[in-house]
Amino acid sequence: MTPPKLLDENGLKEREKKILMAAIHLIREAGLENLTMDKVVAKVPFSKGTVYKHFIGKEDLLLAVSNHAIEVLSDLFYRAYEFKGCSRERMLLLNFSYLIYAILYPELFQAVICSKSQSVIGKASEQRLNEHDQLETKLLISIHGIVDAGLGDNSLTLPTNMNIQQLCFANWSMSYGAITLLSGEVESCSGRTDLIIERELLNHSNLLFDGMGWKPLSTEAKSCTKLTVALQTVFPDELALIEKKGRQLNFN
Amino acid sequence: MTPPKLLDENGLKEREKKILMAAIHLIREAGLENLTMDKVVAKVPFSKGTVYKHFIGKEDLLLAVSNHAIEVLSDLFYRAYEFKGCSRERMLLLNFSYLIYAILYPELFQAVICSKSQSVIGKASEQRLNEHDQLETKLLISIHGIVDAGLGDNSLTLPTNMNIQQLCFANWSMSYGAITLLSGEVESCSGRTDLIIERELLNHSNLLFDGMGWKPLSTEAKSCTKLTVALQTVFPDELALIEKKGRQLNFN
DNA sequence: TTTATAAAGTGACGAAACGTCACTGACGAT
DNA sequence: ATCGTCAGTGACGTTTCGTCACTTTATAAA
Repeated sequence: MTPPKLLDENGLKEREKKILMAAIHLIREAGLENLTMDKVVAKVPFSKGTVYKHFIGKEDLLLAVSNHAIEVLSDLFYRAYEFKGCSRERMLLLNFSYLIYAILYPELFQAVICSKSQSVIGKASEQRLNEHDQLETKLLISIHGIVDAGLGDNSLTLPTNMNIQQLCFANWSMSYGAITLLSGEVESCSGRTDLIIERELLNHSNLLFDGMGWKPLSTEAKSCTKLTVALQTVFPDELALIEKKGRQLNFN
Repeated sequence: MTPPKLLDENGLKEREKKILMAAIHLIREAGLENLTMDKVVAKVPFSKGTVYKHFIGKEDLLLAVSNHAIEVLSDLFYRAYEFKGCSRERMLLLNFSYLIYAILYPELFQAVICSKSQSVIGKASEQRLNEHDQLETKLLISIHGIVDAGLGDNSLTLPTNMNIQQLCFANWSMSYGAITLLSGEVESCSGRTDLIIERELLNHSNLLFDGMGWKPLSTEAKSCTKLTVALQTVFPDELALIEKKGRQLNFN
């Protein structure tokens, strides 16, 4: 008569992860556009009903992938944050960690972008949406920390009419725009001939930081060579993986 | 034995437009995520087969909507280009014409963003893709023209390691990032509390232009009040429409 | 050990949407 | 009048989604 408690909290998490990974593999192999629940179910030792116990629908699953992606990015951001260097250098490094992520995990990057659309948000579970918000906040912590450092040592002063949050967002949206438009995921962006993403990201970052008056200004410092060193120091494995992919970061 | 020529070239174009408009209405009413070919067919006095004669699939139709959207934006850009004012003012105005467009035609803005994904590009017709490229090039002409003007009167100098194309792209991707992340279409972007799109677009533009050294620098000029005047001059009808929507551009 | 009970798991099924294709009918040439 | 061609049609096969009636499993009570 006593209701039996059969569910293992830990096992549940593990199973959810399994489904999640299956989905990510499918996206990597065949593209987000070819992801179907039937394929996910086929790739996993559980039935459709069980999969739907974890994810209320395809969109919910996609948002879960997106959340996982943000966690991965979050780690990269934190490592950029920890770099020993001046604040402007560190922010530049953070922007490039975003690029590394977009190159290394295109399927995750794509999932995050897609999951921002109303068609996904509208069908995801409340819980997953909350998780998403929390993760995005976590993401901002590293950015915020670097800006704080800049303000602290007076290499950066808040521009008129802007607070810290706005400054952080300016950097974020700038990187987002450049990487979204130039990373391979978005095909056919005309006027994009001869534009190399790493070079433009460097340019845009420098323009923005100079506009903020973030010292040392790009006229004073060889930000390019410094960046190369910082990247090799903080993200050696990731750079190696990128080269393995036949790609190479190239500013000149 | 002689093959009869029954198709009226003009009528074809007209019919295609009709289908296109039906699709746009459906998107406006029910969102892009609820657009189906069956609904389009039902809203139009032609059969499914005929609709599929014009658009080889749902994605092709979506790209057609996107192309139409770019034409609309193209017109706004050109009007900003024509404004009598200093080059920096005009570029700021152009960025805001982009915002006006995003506010006034959210369904078109959404369609353009979505149509950039591989899932759409991959299934659209070759012809439609070419058209897309051409339209995007057309879009860039106004931007290019304003930059040229700035270079011409020495209010702007090319930053080291950047050419005109790169400069144009910097402006474009900056606006794209800010508007995409802050316009209502992308829900739930955490760290977005208290961020008002028109204020941030102004901030980002000023930071970027200052970073380029585009005179007059924002410390010298009251760009805010000047922008308000320019907007009222060039886009009075659009601003009225925005107010009709219960929205109001507000920088403070 | 057996039985009762509720949670967990299953996969067949109906609904919805996509895109195709065999057919119809209209029009011009002969 | 007849034939050939092509635009137009919509029923149909296919895919995918998400549900739900049913089976299995695990534990507590008898």
